[in-house]
Amino acid sequence: MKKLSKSLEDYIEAIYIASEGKNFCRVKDIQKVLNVSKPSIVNALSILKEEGLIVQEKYGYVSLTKDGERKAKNVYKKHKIITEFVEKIFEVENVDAQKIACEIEHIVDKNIYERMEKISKNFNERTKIVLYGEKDETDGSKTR
Amino acid sequence: MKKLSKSLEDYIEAIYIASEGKNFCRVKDIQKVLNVSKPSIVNALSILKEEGLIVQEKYGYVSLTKDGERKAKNVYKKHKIITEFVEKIFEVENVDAQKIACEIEHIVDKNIYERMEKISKNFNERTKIVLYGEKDETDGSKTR
DNA sequence: CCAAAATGTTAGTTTTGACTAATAAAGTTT
DNA sequence: AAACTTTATTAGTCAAAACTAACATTTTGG
Repeated sequence: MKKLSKSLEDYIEAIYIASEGKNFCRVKDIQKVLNVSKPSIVNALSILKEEGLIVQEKYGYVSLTKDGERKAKNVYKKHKIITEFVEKIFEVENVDAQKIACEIEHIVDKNIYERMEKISKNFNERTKIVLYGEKDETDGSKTR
Repeated sequence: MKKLSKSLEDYIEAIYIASEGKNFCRVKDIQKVLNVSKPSIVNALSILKEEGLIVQEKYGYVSLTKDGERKAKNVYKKHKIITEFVEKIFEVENVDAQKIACEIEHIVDKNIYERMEKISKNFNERTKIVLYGEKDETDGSKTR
């Protein structure tokens, strides 16, 4: 139940993504998702094994344990929520929002990303107008 | 003109804060702002000296050069903008917003924090209502 | 003015997370 | 099944950023 480091969170998230559809993946699949060398991955895997978050036989497939999957889903969910929030609120490309989400996902707590989720859900054209203070016919008030 | 690491950005920002009012500060003042050991600070200072961002004589005062002050102000400005944004948008205490800002300030680019600034400027009660999708009398539309 | 307190520096470690080069195992092809 | 290709691992390095303990300098108070 120990808290993972940022980098290990990235790895477990990558394993989850690389396993999409199946319930296992290979080191090289992880490599495609993250952009790091294989030895770096092997090293991270050894820690995740110790923590009981993945299983892997030597030269074999990597798969998440129950615990590992729970953590991975958690991180991944945050990632998606943050990406959507950043995309909508700041009007940036998905690729850029992804990059920002990758970093922020290790920082914000539950309260914050649940609020991001709510905001994203309610987001529409008018939100944008209100946010950036452009003229809004439905309202008489001014920001002064 | 080299890009500083996150940690060095924190140090230079701390120097700026610790020098408030004066144009110099001491190692122990920096220590009050950041929460790190003196040797860590000394080490960071040695790098900032190499980069020409501060000057300090042995056992003497630390002060920012023109370049250093420019960078420091930049980081500090980002910090303030992000803090305000987080406080308002997510309705969190200033202390918590500060913590988040400390981390995000090293991540987001100019485009993003300028947008944060705009949003903060325009922020009012109605923004909050629109953001979180509560009932808004002035509007007939629904988020579906 | 000199001893104690406050402040700053040096030296040496530690941890984390990355890398390259070399090696080993597994899989594929003919 | 031997040779070749792909994939994974090991071993050894490196850099950033922190720490503690020991030492050096400056400041201050009796």
